[in-house]
Amino acid sequence: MIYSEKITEQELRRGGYKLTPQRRAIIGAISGTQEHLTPAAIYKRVHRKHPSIGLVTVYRTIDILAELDLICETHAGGSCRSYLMRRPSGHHHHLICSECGRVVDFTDCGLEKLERRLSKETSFKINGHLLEFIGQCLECSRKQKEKNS
Amino acid sequence: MIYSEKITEQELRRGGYKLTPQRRAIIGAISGTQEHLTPAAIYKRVHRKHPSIGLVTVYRTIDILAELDLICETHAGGSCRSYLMRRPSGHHHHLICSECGRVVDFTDCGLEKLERRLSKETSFKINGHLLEFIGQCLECSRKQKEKNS
DNA sequence: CTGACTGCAAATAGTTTGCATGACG
DNA sequence: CGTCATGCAAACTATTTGCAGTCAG
Repeated sequence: MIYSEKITEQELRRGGYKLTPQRRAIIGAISGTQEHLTPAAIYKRVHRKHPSIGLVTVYRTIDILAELDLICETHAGGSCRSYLMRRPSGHHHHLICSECGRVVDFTDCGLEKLERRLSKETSFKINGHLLEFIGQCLECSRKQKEKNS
Repeated sequence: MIYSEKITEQELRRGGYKLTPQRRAIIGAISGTQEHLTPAAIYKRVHRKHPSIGLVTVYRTIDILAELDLICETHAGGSCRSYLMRRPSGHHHHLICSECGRVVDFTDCGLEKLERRLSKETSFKINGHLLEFIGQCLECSRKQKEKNS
């Protein structure tokens, strides 16, 4: 079991939710990959090992995990309901491979200065930002090159 | 007629599409606000003045405008199918008011350095980024203060 | 004129809800 | 044991598609 999986289960209980085998399985499925997964993709993964778990439970569990901030969404990857296990670090952003969906985190976005400037210029009270980079990971850009040659 | 509206209509024709009254109306509706609009919201606006225009046409027109890059999506504002007229400037980002949906553009995000660093560190070939700031505009943050006092 | 465009209705996809049963704590 | 969670089916929302009539160029 990887770090974030254990933490996630603890947090779930701390949030007042029960730790059922279904929820374990769903957390496991999300933790078990570096990719971002849509509800349907999570269901598919969970379903392989536990055919009795329904899509509805996946949706409900996602809602809870999102509410507790234990998963985070990605937007750049096409679907707007794609989720990742939240990494133990706090503020962070994603670098997403458009081919395989793999996600790499990074924390230091250095946007504070820009944020202050924008706030001053526009009189907006800025609460946060959404930042994602999109590209191809080494493996996928290699594969692409082979295909084109 | 505002600048972007005229340009948009020209580009539509340049793209090989016909300029119908329905498309004009839809372009007008999106141009006529600083907010980002969902398909349903666009439909509602269009429908007030032109009750005969159907939701389907709104969807189809959005698809075309998006294909030609004449509108852009926002993500931070809740729905992932919210659109804005594309401003004449090229590369740009949005600062979105979470209360009223108003959008302000800015162009210089200064992310090139971060992009290069990430690319080096992760071996990703980076193609682009998604950046949005979320906050409250002056007007809305004033309103909020009044309510709380 | 003619192919592209529109509106309608129907199909499809994605997500949520109500309810009886089951199981965590 | 009580309550919260699950699975099913059905409801609902959002989006897409097929088709016959219409219109911009």
